[in-house]
Amino acid sequence: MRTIAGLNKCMHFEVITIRDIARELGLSVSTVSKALRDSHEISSKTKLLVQDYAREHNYRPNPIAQSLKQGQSKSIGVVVPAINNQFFSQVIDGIESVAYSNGYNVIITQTHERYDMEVQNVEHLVHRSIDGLLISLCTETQNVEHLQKLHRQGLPIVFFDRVSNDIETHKVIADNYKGAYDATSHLLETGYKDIAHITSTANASVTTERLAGYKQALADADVAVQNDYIKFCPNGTDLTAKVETALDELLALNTPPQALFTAWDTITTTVLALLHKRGLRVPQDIALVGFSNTTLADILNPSLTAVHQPGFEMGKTAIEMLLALIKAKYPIEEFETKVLPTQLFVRASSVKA
Amino acid sequence: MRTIAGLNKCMHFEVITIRDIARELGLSVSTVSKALRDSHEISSKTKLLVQDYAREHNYRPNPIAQSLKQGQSKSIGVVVPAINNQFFSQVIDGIESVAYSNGYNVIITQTHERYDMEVQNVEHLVHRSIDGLLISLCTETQNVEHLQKLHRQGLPIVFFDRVSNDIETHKVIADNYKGAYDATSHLLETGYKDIAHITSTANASVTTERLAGYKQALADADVAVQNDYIKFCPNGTDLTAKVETALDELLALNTPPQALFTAWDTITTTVLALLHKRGLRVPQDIALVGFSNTTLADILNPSLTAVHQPGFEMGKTAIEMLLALIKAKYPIEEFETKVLPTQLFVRASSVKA
DNA sequence: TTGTACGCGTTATCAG
DNA sequence: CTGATAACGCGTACAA
Repeated sequence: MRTIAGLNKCMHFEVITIRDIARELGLSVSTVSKALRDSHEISSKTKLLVQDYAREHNYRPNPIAQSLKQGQSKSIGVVVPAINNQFFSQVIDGIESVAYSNGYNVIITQTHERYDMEVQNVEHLVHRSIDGLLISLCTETQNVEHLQKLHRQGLPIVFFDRVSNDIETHKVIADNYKGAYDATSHLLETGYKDIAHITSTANASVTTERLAGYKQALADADVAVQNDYIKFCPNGTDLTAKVETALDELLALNTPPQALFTAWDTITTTVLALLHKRGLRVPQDIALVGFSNTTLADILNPSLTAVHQPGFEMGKTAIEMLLALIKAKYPIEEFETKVLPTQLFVRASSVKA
Repeated sequence: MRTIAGLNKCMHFEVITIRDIARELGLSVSTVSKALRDSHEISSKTKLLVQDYAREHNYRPNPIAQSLKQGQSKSIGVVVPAINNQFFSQVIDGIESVAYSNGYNVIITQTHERYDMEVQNVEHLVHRSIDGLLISLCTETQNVEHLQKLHRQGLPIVFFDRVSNDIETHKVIADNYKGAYDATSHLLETGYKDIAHITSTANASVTTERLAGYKQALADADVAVQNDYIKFCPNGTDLTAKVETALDELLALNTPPQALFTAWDTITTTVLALLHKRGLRVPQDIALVGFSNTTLADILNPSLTAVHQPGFEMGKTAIEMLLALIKAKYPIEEFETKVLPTQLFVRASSVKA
């Protein structure tokens, strides 16, 4: 009889250990342990006896003791920029779905797009002895030393969405290049040529790939890339202000863009809100296609043609890869980067007026 | 030298235990342990020796071993309806801020407004031996037996926002009554009399309190309460459809409301989106005041007068209460329900056209 | 001031 | 088939 963590020591409570069962049934601890684990070297009647007793008194093996013994915590750490972001929420849902069914615990932390928070969170998680790490880098992150050290030490790490090229491990990303290519092509096909590109920080894998897709689509349509049509608005607390400035600058150009391609979820939402605030209608006044997983933005502007990232799928894939790494006894030599397809939801109303 | 959880067993890695230090320094384990804990019964030079060595080799006490020894996991469970909800995100931020600085870990789980998920999550968390539980009930929850059992057993529980009257423990809520009263009064003072009330499930503490505030405000202004102005749209996956129906019904009334008071964050957002979709302008076509912590809704419709709940504060308060419960050795007799003030953000444009 | 011995709850090994 | 023993890493009476 023990007092489990979190249960007031002073209260009598039937939290029983394997020892209690042994004593009560006149068996040895190891016999009980084996019986509970359904070992072949235990007679079926003893098993039944033990298992029945355990069920009666709803015995629960102490996970902490198990962890100590087995050298693993059965919990994995997740680091995301922000949980109040539909995309990351979806990823987390995906992670949870697989984790729980595999007996794993998920510890979620947020960086709020701050590098120092990222370092601190990773530190904290590792200190808490997680079995593996799932991480999407924050926009501020320039180098990944804090992760390289751990990776060299053998901590299983899987990157998702915002990945690093400086660490060789499993990664899951969306097909950013194609997503951006499709979005831009759609605008071009609809008849727009002056298409601005609003994106986040320049030094993110996601940005690079989407920018490339945008440029290639223009090139394939023989439209010249105009550098003053490309605006970088790094995610963060002051995103709205940055986007506002970007819009001002774009609209003040000699040939202001007739269409916008917003390359990040948060930016799409912000742009949508700001256009609405300024009384600019989409697509009558200005066309808009953007990456977005935000249902609200969707409901809000049924004319938004959106590039949708497979959040749930990404979460599932990421943790599946991680669990594979964890189960692998020897260091993996070959790492994989899975690319999941994006989906372009075209709305009729995004056709040129 | 041990291989820590999550680090590949096969890789040599300098994760050292208290034992390694002892061996290396020619001391006993307990001396090292005491030295690290800065015990007074250890000479300062030995302490320094040990502590230096520990720092050099960046020794980390194994939290799992500590947990097992001390009978507490230093982690607390959080159950929320959904993390992709600005309000709950803010609460979580508040929780994290206090938890981390107190050496506690936070395990977040979501119910997605489903009762069975709530039961399962709580089960899972307790099984993971958390030291305490922070929970906001989901809309489906009618009875709280799953929590009562644990509470009787002495598990420290603190409710926030969506609380239960059937369990005596610490609780933190917003001043729902006053928030609703203020919102309704604002509309009345602005000149509206026909004010509809769209809210979530009837059997939630939050709903009851806000409904009471709404009714009292009407009563104080000598306006009769009209039951067909009150619509219940329980949160869930099909919320949008329910709200759509509610709006249809309201607008089809003989005297359709000129103003709406939406009593839940999600409902405010949904209504806003649906009005926008229907081309109804706020407040020119219909006035709207609602509970909302959603920045997007805010940016999106600068004319939205919103009742803001103190999410961050609520999270902080909740976990502070929980930590107090955890630290208390003996069962608490007196429980407290903290009520945090809401704030009404009035926008000039919400004045009657 | 330092070291020894034990216990937390579980599992694995080996002996009976 | 069952049971004793050791071990996971740490902390703490108690003994030296």
